[in-house]
Amino acid sequence: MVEEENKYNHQAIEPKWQRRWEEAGLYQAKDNSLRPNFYCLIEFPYPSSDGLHVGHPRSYTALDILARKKRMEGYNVLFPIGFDAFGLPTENYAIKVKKNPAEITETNVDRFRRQLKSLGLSFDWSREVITTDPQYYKWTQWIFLQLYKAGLVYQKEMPINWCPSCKIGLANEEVVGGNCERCGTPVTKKNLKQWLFKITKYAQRLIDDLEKVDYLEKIKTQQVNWIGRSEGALIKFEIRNSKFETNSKSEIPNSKHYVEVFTTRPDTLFGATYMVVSPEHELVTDILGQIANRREVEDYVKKAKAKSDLERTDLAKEKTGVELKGIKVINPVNQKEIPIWVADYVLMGYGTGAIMAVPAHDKRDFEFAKLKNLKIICVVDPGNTENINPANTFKYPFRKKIEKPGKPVLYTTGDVGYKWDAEKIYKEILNGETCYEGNGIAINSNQFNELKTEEFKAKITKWLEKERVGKKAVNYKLRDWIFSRQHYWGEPIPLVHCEECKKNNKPIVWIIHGSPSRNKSQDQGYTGEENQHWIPWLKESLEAKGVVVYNPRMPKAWQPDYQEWKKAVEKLEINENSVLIGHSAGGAFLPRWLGETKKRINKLILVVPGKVANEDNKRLHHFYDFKIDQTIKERVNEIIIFISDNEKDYRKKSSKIYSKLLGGRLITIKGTGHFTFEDMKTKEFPELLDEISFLPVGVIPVPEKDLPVELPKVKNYEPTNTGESPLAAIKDWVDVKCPQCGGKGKRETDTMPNWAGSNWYFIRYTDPRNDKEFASKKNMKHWLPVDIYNGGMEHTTLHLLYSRFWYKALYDLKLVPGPEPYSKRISHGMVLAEDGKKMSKSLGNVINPDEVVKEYGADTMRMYEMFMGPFSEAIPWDTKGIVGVRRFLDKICKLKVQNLKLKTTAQNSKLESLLHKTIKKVTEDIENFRFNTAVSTLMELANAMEKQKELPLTHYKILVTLLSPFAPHLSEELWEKLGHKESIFKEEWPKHDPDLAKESEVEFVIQVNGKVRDKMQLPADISEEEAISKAEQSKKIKKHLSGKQVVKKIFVPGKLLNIVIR
RNA sequence: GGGCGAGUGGCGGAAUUGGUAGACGCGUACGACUCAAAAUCGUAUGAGCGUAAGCUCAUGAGAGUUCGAUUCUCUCCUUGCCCACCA
Repeated sequence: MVEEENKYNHQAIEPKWQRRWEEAGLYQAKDNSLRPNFYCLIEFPYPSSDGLHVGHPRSYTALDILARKKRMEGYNVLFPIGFDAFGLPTENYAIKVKKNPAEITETNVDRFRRQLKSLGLSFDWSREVITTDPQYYKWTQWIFLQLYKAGLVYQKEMPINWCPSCKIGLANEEVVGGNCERCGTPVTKKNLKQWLFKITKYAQRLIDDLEKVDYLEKIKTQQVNWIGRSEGALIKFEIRNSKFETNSKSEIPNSKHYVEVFTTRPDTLFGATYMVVSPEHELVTDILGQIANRREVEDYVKKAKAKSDLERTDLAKEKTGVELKGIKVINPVNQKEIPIWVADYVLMGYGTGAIMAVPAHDKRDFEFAKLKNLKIICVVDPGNTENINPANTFKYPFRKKIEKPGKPVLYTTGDVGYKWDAEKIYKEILNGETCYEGNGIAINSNQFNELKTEEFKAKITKWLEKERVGKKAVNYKLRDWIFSRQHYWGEPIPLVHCEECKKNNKPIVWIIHGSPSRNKSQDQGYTGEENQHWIPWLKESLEAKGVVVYNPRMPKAWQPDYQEWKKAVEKLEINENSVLIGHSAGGAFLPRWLGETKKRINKLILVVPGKVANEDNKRLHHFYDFKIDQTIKERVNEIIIFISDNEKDYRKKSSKIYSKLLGGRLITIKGTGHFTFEDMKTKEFPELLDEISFLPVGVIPVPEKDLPVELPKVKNYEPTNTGESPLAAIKDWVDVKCPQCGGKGKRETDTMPNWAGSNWYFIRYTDPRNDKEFASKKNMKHWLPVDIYNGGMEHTTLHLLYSRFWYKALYDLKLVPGPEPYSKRISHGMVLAEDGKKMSKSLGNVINPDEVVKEYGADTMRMYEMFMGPFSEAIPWDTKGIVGVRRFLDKICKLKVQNLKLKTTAQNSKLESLLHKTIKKVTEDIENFRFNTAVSTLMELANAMEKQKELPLTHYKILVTLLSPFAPHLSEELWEKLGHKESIFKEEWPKHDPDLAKESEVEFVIQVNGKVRDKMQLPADISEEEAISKAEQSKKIKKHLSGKQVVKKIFVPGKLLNIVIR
């Protein structure tokens, strides 16, 4: 039995404490506590049928250690857990074994729960959420509807991966090397209507707000790069039909007589020798009748469209393309005619889908120009040969690198044996024989010659704007988020399609402006001449999109009268999808009118709203006593108020009042006064246009009271052979009464991606059982934002970005307390298999955590996973290495049995000092996620204690306390054995004494010319003079100094002395 | 091809406002205990030369800055992750 005492008997101890902790509710967070809060979050797991992976406990233990320490430091800690259970693997498994995914999920979650509990993690299980629970996804659907009503969701035809043999749509991960994962058939594309989220609208804020949060730098850069902001210019190239020698608009259908390109290098405009449009570009179809080689082009486009993205990428080496013969475009800067090509190396998804090709200064254009024998004009002189970096140049067709040890790196071209020679390359660049992508000095650019690249960019952008052929523009790589999934096992999208409502739901915009016309006789709905106001521009832009626009002339513009104005709008068409814009007095009129008439509309946009006329007071300037019916908030999906920053104060004030009373979003435009009577220079108002959007026509949200829209229980989960979701086949479920008109409606059958549930689960944790709201304002305010969030790097660009996006959108709707969900984000490294590869069933290298726990115990497993290496890096598993930490835990037990003769006090300054240094180091290491060194520090302390003949009880207790977050079961057991009635986790975290933690003596190093020649024990605070004199006494040093001249001495206090000799 | 990381003994790793390279652990060797083994404990353990004191070389490669570089700069190599003809 004594033997037993010596060792950590984990099989007896661990389950016992897990039970006791649960019974005591030791880890439950309090929603109303006077202690400071700490919200500590891990990414909730996907309960796969493989069970827990050894990678899970690594990050969970890490945050568990932090959570336990924080509790001991007096924090009220929220450390929740749940399951992200929707998704493809479960669905596919369900199909395979012919079971309901819900059943499978339940089994898997049970297993995960048991496995997680066996690790002794201090989760607050009372707050567990599962995304597949209808009581949870009710709120996922509810949030979707809020964002839908805010105009952030739209529908678009998008290609999906399609297996022509299985006749099903495939997720990206089901496409392996361009082939279907199941049957190996090459995957093609199929166009389907998909729901998309307008994440691009938030692109800038998603970049800017990274300043507000503490994420690992690499996470920030990855997000910034993913969003991919680039500054440049949009430039219009006029189309000319060379056959007819004309540029008249009528030659081109759709009145489109120019092609717009985006470029980050407007300074190379003079070098644009041809243009390329992507095969999907609308120009290609618009202009087909005009071109000479119609059949060839049609053929090419057809082929290019059939290619999957992967193919288009794989074929990158051989560029292809076809010229659009018979038409040309005009380079706006020099009126030169240039040819226009269609080629699939240009993608529709980025920029405008068309580029100006500058072969002298872009590798891809250069390659293409060489292939098709197109003109190359150099417009950037590198300046001098030193600027020529091989990385910035491109020799056609190949560039090989030759490296010999001790020699500079050589570059060769083809088989010629050409050597890297800056002079020669310089000449080639100027002759257009080599492509140069760097910056430099402008040549061949007329009035812009001699300008440096950056200056050129600024100047030409201004010139383009002045000439109305282009403008400064910002472009993002980020694309809108495709939200639809054609699968069963996801949250149903809570929408109903209704044919009847479609008819009554067309997009209508009212523009109501009350200000008087300068010319009183003019019959127009805005002030001033046509070319002096943004309203005509807005009207034209909207009408071009097929929107019905009403811009009535309001009677008595000088003295607006509510009753007369009411009459003026009486007959205008309006519906629930309408956007109403009120400017100035019109902005005051609309809220009152909407209040009285009780109309439902989509959006209300007020542009510097004035004060409304009431019956007693008819002078516009005195209308302070306006009335606003606040109930309109409930009947309008979104309310926006525009104001400019140099508006007069009283207007600013009134705008703010509107914003506050109506709950509207206030947008301030900087710069010129867009809207004032005096300064009507604004002829275009794109910020306003951006805010005008319509709900999809004929698509009705499911009313909140009818949520959740539950997944029907059916026998067959197989995808349909039309590409639709399996739900489409369930007629009883699809057919539903239209919630708006009561007529025949059909449910949306697409489901949400599993990012949906995981986008907001951390909000639900704050109030997981609330059945009135997705979470109460009070609890959200209490806990959010999350103090620390840990997860894998693979989620940086998807989950993390999506959930920041939703949170911001919810913030704009005033539904969450701040603009950012997570204050701090860190990430863990993967646990690899023993062979250094990813663990996978097929490789047979998977480690089962259950077996590790059974053999070595949870505490050992926890300690090992912390000790194996730096937390943020990928580390291979090493079963042999586990015994080291196991021995360490046994040693801790043994210390109690053997050395604890336990004098309660003892004078041992060395141990004392080490103890306090350990407290300091372990505390700091936990805060900074350096768990591996925290563990080794504890080991060092234990090793030192082991050597003591008599170990003071107080010191031993501190060791056990420091150990407790890492090895909670063992520590709790020892704590009880040491006679404590209360849990160790109710103890206070030890604090170090800075004086004791300091070293009094150090091993002082004496160097000669930077090489260590002697070491001596000296006081830590030794002065330079003393150190020098000590050094001079050293025989070893004397030996090295003899016969040499001392040049100087470098003294680093408490560390070393370096004597430099010659 | 682009972006972001990482490269240190036989192995996992430690050490960075530039200051003793290899903490801690694994493994290995020898020893103690044992009839024996396991477990445990002790000693040693980067490489080379040397009986030794000691010296030299070593942090992916090469250069540079510095009294001093694993740490900073440049060029390159290898490797991991994410993305990919991003204009």
